[in-house]
Parts: sequence; structure tokens; C-alpha cells
Amino acid sequence: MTEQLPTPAPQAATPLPTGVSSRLALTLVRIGDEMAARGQQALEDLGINGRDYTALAVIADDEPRSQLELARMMGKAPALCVALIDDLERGGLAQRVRDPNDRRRSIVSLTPAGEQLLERADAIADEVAANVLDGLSADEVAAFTGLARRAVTRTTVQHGA
Amino acid sequence: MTEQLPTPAPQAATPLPTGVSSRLALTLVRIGDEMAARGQQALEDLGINGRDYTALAVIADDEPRSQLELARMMGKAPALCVALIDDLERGGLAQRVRDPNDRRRSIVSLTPAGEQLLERADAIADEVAANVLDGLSADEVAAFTGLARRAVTRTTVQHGA
DNA sequence: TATTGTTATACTCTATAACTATA
DNA sequence: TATAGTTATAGAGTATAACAATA
Repeated sequence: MTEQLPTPAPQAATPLPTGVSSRLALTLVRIGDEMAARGQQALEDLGINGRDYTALAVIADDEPRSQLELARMMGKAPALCVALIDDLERGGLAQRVRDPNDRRRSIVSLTPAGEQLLERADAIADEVAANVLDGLSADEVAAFTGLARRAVTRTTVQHGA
Repeated sequence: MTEQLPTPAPQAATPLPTGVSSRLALTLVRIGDEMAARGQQALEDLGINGRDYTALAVIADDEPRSQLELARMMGKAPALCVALIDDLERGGLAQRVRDPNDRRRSIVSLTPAGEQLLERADAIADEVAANVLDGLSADEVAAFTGLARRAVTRTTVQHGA
């Protein structure tokens, strides 16, 4: 019965304390942290981190028309996106093109390689999410997903402009 | 019609991008971040931050029998709890008592002032949560809360012991 | 004069490792 | 010899402010 651990080995596991699980705000923060931490680890195989994944997803689905717009969508400071996109470009996952109508703007788009990597990252992220939400049945996860998707209508960004 | 903003002024507000809202993992991370950021700001009036609030809640509800146990419950490194509890003690919110059965252990408990502050923090956190989840009806928030509470059965901690 | 991207800097948060004391 | 708490240090992540190019 000395069995190998199946998943990349969640090193220590403790039950969620009552002080957290009995409070909605703390529970949601913890779920987010847990998701981010495990996702980060799982995405390492692809050579990207959670922030890269967010960028790929937003670039693909929302087609921001400038790096500034991308930054706002990600809820991060614009300066962060410079190094972030530099990395994606170096990895051949994204590319910058100057907007011909306004040459101040850099329009960022995914390369085919970037699109493929996003698909693989999505598969990994889905698996991580299912593991994190292991207290719920499949139906409940579906219900939870539907609610989560519509829960937040606006994000407040607290930096530059 | 030049009306004063009611809430402590959520400075900028942008809709959640599709790249995020269409992905469960990213959505949950964003909800957690949003909750943490807004909660942090709202708790400032009480002179505590989100980490303090988590500590107060866990100490009150789970009665950890050492600082180490508290650290594990909070998902943080043990060393962090030293300064954390120092602060709470200085603020008269918590107190350390050496465990008579094992004098290495410090048992942390809340003072009456700490319990009172926790109640006020809970009220604030509930309000913040309601604001963050403004896309859901009251019934949906209740359903979401019930699912969230049971969603995570184990937290993985990735540091010291 | 305002906006986009960039660069450089500083700050916050946290983990890690070494040390003391108790067991 | 192992465990709890403490201290000091270093590293990751991020925002902020100043600057260059374009509008």
C-alpha cells in the first residue's frame, strides 16, 4: 500500500479552518490564493506563470487595442505589461504591432504558437480548478462556475490613470 | 447632480474581461484578489489589514494551540506569525500565554477588545463581499456562499514543515 | 498639452535559514 | 535529537515616478 502520489504532490494538506470557511470574504480570498498557487505550479511545465496565462487569455479573447488597455483588463500597472509582453515575444507566443492610426499604441496579438499554448494552459487550469474545488460534485461545480462567471461585473483598478 | 460618491470611492471601474470571466480558474483568482484589495482598504478604518483579520478569525474560531498551528491554518510561514501577533498584542487585540504543559508553545487568544473588533471587521467584510458580488441577486449570493464554503476541503501549504 | 510606452527605483510581502529555548 | 518561537536576510512581485515619442 506504499502508493505513489498521482498529482505533482501537494506537499502538505490541512483542512480549511472554520475561521475562514465561515466567512465568505475570507473563503473567496483563500480559494483565489489556492487556485493561483497551484495553478502557478502546474503551469511551470509550459514555461509560463499565472500572469502570463492571464495575459494570453485576455489578448486572445478581448483583443485590447493597446498595452494600456491590456493592463487595465488585467488589473495591473501598465509598466508591468512591458516586461510581460517582452517575455511573451521572446518566447514566440505574442507579437507587438504598432497601430498605424496612432503610432503610440502597440497592439499585441498572439502567434499561432501562443494560441496553441493557451489551449494547453486552459486544459491544465481546468484540471487545477477541479482539484481545488474537490468538495463539490460535478453538478455543484457547474453551478458554482455559472455564478462565479456573473458575480463580478466591475473590477476596481487602483493605479495609474 | 454633482453628487458625492457614497462608498469610499472605487476609483476606476472596468468590466471583467471575457478572457478572465470565461475561465473558472482565472475568475476565482480575480474574485479573490478583488476581495482582498477592497477588503484591505475597507479595514483600514479599524487599523487592521486583511492578514490581521484572518488571524483574528482563526484564533477566535479554531483556537490553535500554538503559533505554528495558527500559521498552518492561515497558510503562511510560521515566522510571519511572530510579527503579526506582536502587532495584535501591541494593539491590545490578542495575547500570548505560554502553554504550561509545553513551555515552548505560545497559545494565542483574543482579548475582549479583539473579539469586539472582529465583529466589526466581519460586518465590514460582509459588506465588501456583497459589493464585489454585485452581479448576483441575494438568493444567488446565498447559493454561491454555500457552495464556496464547502468547495475547498484541504489547503496545500508549501513551506517549513 | 495629453497619452502611450518605457525605464529605473522603491516598497511591500513573504519565505528561508540560522539561532535560542524547551522538550 | 526534535520541536516552537524568534531574528535577520534575501527574494519575488508590484506600484510609482520620471522620461521619450507621438498625438
